[in-house]
Amino acid sequence: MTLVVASKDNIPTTAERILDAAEDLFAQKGYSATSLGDVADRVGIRSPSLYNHFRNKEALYASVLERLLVEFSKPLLEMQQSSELSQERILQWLDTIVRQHHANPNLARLLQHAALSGGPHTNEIIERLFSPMFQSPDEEELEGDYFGQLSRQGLQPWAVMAFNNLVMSYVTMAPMYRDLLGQDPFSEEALEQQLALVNTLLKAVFAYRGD
Amino acid sequence: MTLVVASKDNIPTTAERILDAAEDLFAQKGYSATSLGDVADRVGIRSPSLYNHFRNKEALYASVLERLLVEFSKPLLEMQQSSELSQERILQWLDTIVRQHHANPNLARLLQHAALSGGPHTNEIIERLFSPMFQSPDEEELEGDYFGQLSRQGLQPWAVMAFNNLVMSYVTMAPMYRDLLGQDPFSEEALEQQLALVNTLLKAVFAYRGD
DNA sequence: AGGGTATACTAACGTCCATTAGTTTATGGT
DNA sequence: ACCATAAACTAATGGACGTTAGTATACCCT
Repeated sequence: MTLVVASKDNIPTTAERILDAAEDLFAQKGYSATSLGDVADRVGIRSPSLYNHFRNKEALYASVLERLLVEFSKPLLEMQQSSELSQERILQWLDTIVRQHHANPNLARLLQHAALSGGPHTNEIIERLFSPMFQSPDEEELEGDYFGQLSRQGLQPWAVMAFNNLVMSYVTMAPMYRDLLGQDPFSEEALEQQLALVNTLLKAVFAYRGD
Repeated sequence: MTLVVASKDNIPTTAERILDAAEDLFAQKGYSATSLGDVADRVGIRSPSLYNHFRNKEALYASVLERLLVEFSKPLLEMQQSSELSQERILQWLDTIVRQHHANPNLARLLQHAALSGGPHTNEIIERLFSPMFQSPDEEELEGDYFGQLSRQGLQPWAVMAFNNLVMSYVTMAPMYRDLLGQDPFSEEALEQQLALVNTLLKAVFAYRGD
């Protein structure tokens, strides 16, 4: 796996510009529908020049993935080690991932492509993104009553998945939102409404008792 | 658009077998990553023979889409005309689409591909699947208090989208469920749990008042 | 100044793909 | 029996794609 170090001045290296272009294209069209010619065109070079920076198409894809996984894992890991699990923490976690995916929709899109079509790195993405969520920081049990009625039904992991999917499908389904709500899904107002929605939803689940 | 009539005896025509194969492949890999050779292989014929049944690749795709949209619109339209809008009706609607997408995950997968990558028929899918949900049957207003606190925040359409995404992302993210929950997402038990989850979630939203 | 490294380029390859043309084969109606 | 139609096949074409080889140019270190 090629490791691309971030250039500390604000002028990006060619490798970074390739990663940027490839990330957008892989996220939009998926692995096989993205051609190296497309990537090269965006960067402004010829496709064989890509091989000066990445061994081949698959290595480029792996690098794109690696950069995204690092970017997305960082704040969640920090949050996980900072304090005890609680309903406030879960609300905060939800707020964080909504903002993260809003700021960069590409990881959600890439993961969605991988989940739909398979591909060699699918399991790795799933493991690195989601298994941290299914174990508490210091080996404690996570079978508390955090999700109210849902926990009592044994649906706590299902609820975690559901809220994740809610957040990710917002960005993977963005064109639908644009069409049906008549609003840019990546505007600031839309972010606020999405935050209000998931927040209210989660609080409703916390508050709900009995059938 | 080629119209393929269902053969009433239980032996499917070649055109139907092509549609079946193409539906699976388009749903899994998306439009451009699916090759006519793949489709033909599944049917057990050579790819040029496909042209005896469909004008070209795009027409085949359009036919696949048409069949799915008809199949999925039918029960929802019936339900929409049968009775007044109410919270029970919404619960029933949710139950229906969960079962529908569980029985045939391909529409959700195709729509997800379309939403991610664009493509000529994306808007049509969105319109035909979702705009019926944003208007009541007989020109009534849909601004009632069906979603409790969420309606009061002006998030009613957002809530409709959210529950839809919840259902569809369950099937588009099925491999994730398999990995993290260690369970076949298309088994009967999984269906029951998914039904229980969305049901509880919706009831929680109905019941939730105030912040 | 000179030589090495990094990085761009053009040319070319083999493969796969959608599509067309032309041919064969079986079936069903007159 | 005959012929038309449907539906399969093989062969071929033109384009796109990933990848390799070989070459040119600019920068850095001594």
